[in-house]
Amino acid sequence: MARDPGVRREAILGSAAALFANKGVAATTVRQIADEVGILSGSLYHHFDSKEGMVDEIMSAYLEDLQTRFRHVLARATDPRQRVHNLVVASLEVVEAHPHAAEIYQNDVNYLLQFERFAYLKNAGEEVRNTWLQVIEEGIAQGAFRGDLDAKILHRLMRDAVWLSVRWFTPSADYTITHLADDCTSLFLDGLTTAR
Amino acid sequence: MARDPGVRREAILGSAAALFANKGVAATTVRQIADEVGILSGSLYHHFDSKEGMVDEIMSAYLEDLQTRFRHVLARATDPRQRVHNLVVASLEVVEAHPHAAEIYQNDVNYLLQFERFAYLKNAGEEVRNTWLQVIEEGIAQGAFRGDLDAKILHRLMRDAVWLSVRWFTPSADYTITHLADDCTSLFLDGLTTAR
DNA sequence: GTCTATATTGCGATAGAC
DNA sequence: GTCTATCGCAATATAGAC
Repeated sequence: MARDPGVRREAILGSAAALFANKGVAATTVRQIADEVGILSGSLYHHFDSKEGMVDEIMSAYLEDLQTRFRHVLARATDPRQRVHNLVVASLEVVEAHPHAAEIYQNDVNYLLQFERFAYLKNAGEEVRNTWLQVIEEGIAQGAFRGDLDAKILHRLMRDAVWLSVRWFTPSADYTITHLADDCTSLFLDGLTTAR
Repeated sequence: MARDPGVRREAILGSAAALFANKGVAATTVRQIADEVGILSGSLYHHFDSKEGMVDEIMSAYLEDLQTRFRHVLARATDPRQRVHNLVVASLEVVEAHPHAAEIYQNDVNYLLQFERFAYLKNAGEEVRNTWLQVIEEGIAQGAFRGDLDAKILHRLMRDAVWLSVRWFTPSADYTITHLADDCTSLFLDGLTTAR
């Protein structure tokens, strides 16, 4: 604890997160995690109470970051277009900061929600939803966004499109997450069509 | 076999698909499937060679239907806007016809791709991708779609948004999959903004 | 076609030496 | 903090009676 606060813990969590994301939580064994780290499976239980304990830490950190960023977006008042863009940017940034956790959430929410321990995943999902809804409905109310499309539908389409970028997007030097964010916002707000 | 060609098989596959979709393939046990059907787990092996055998049948039927529909869309030549719409409709229809399989694919592709048996999932994914790409690039080439957005990015955003509707959309009398398809197409092509 | 019964393997987790 | 060793259990799958 003195000079090595939790380096080993972090290493374990990193390996575990990668395995959980790639193979699924249920299909990943504690022995595989231990192998990756270079220790024996029993030794993991000095650091964590259980496999689910590892998942818990990974997901908690992810969701706290996510919620913080989403609250900041709501707190900053600007025009509707900019607010949608800020939500897109916040989503992409948190996914970039926690890529494994984001993928675990995408793949394994249903599975994890079977454990009472992970009930908080539901709350986080609802907060994300409410944030999107608020931004969209505000835009409609102000006349900036079309009123003929249901906000609940719109929120799902945009949210999922952005979220799932974790499965395919890897930033490069000439196409960064800023570029992707701009393109997402532009597609959602302006559409694909040229002439009108 | 005479008058009961495969009713029981179908019942088993139905229960299995629902469980796989809700809890994940790896986390679903053959005992749970057997319980659901009202037989003992050993009896399942009279109908299927293994748990993966069941997944295989579920996913094969889904992907064949999907590929057939996507090929039909490509075969029918119309304007780019209509073609994008047709892809959206085809996606939503196949998801409606195989809701469990669609969800299994979303949640468990990575897991399933670990088995050689499921290598065909990769091919199907690529065919879907290529179909979207062809339609989008055609639209750009014809000047109907904006050329400043990369087709590969666009395809992913639209495809994932439509695909993931399987997680939240349940058709009702006054909001059917036709309505959802219209709204998807309208959002993607016209955008959310009112004034320009 | 389903049952009983069980083989076999691999899992999560623990106890205690070092 | 990691190892050795292992417990207890649940998983997939099989064999053979009915």
